[in-house]
Amino acid sequence: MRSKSIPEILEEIGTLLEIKGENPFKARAYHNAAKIISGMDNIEEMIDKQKLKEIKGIGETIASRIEEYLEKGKIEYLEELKKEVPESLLELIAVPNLGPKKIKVLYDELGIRNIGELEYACMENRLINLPGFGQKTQEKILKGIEFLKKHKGEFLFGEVFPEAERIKERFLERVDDGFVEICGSIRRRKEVVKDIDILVAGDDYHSISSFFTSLPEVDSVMLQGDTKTSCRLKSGIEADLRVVKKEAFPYALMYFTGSKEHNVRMRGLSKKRGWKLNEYGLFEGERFISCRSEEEIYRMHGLDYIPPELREDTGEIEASEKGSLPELVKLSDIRGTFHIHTELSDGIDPIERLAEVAKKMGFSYIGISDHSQTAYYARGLKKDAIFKQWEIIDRLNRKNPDFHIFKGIESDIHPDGSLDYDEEVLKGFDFVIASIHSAFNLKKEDQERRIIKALENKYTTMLGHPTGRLLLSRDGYEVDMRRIIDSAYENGVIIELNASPYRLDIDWRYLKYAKEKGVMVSINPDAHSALGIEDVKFGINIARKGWQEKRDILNTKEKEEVIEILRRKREKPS
DNA sequence: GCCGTTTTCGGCCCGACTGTTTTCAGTCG
Repeated sequence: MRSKSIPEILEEIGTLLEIKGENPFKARAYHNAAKIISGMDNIEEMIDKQKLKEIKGIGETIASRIEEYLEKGKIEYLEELKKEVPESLLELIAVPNLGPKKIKVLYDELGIRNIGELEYACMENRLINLPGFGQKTQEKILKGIEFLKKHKGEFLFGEVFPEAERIKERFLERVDDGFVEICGSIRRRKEVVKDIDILVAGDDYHSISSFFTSLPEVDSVMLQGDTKTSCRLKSGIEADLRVVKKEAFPYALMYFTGSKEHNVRMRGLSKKRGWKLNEYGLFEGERFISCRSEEEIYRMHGLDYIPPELREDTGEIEASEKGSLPELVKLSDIRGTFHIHTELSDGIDPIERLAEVAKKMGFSYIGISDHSQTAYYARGLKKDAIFKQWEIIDRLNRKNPDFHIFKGIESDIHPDGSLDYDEEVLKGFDFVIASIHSAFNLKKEDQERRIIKALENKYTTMLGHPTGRLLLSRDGYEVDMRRIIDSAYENGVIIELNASPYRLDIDWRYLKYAKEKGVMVSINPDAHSALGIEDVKFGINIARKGWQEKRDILNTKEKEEVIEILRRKREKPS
């Protein structure tokens, strides 16, 4: 039985090779293969060695390693490697400022094998006399360990974004509009980010840099060079400022937005044309090729403009070359939303208020879905409460014909895959969101069977938070999400993109597959208050990362069409 | 270890910053 995924195992080999001091390109080949495979959704189908080898970046050797792993659950080469380089050293890579070379020295000279031993050695001052080390390095490493322990280096997008925007606003007080931008993973709208990258164009680097370090959000200055300044903010996240000349801004914007993989591809395209692309410009020999925007840079390379959300090297460059990039869904496309809890279960606002706020946001419908009876921790609704809620909704709908409230429920999926009410109740809803809130740790096959059975239930309209993950705190269920998506397609079930910044679930990495399959997606805030409805905007980010277009999303459709779609689903003979 | 419109060997993205050095290695993005 395999315990780790193929990309994980390849990463492991790559990092161990780095620490061992092997040919760095060999190590990179493993890292690269890991990256390629983790971006593929059909690797299980490719296990035939011939097919594996057809994947660019996977050759004879790595293909046979993967085969061996799938067959025997282990790889002899990795086992041998672990004899030379202890597996536990892998965790040291996570310490900031500590890379493979220093890890090797620490292991060879001091026998340090894990973070605990490293911390202890720092406190005993044992690092300062090692070659290439010193007082400052030791302090940095110790600080890095502390930080790692506190944050594990990752932050929710939803927590970081407002602060990043605030800092951008502050810069706009003294820099021209269009010459300050938040870059990096925030601009790419990743669900979890590691730092805030700020790019500013201007001539007076030193005054811009000291403006940055004196911002009230800044806690301490970590490094200050001639073009780059790094600070730790009071919120705990690191913020990096880069200052470039105005003519370099578009190139720097592209460069610092990343992703790294996307940049590598772009540079490759440049190189093919005999150019060089970096953060300072596009060059033919010494000659600077002037572009005034990212659009122009892409155009110079024969590409359509690639929105930042797509820059993950998951096919966007190829699509751009062919002119087949998706027209990504926008917040303004949204007409309404589902999955909203009321005061009857664990929400805080009454239906009237939720409807009022949604209407103010420009929506023309909402779907109410409180927890079902089994969810006692969330005051799940008993039959009588449901009937009472329906009366309220009917009354509001009669009173306000312009705005429609759909009657729904977020039904627990029992461990056996059944839903929470009998048919009599289920058929009275306009929509049913089926979600897992218990028994997270079933065996993979059982969990899959459970979810698929729920999808086969003719009353199930949507699958709620499909992976079940909580960002930075809980992994998703052990399931093959492709099989779940397949089943959703077969049963005409809509997949929820839960827009809560703590979930952002389904993961955008599966959305492209859902799109290919033709599974409709609904961007739902899982709101527990009127304010929570605004979380839809986080879902839009993720939908865009998952290549979703307006037509792929249920709640971009007008009220009448949604009524029709839900009616058809309910009346579909099973 | 992988790849090939420079194609079976030789290169693999590249620049900034820091700390430990006395000209550069390691790390990061």
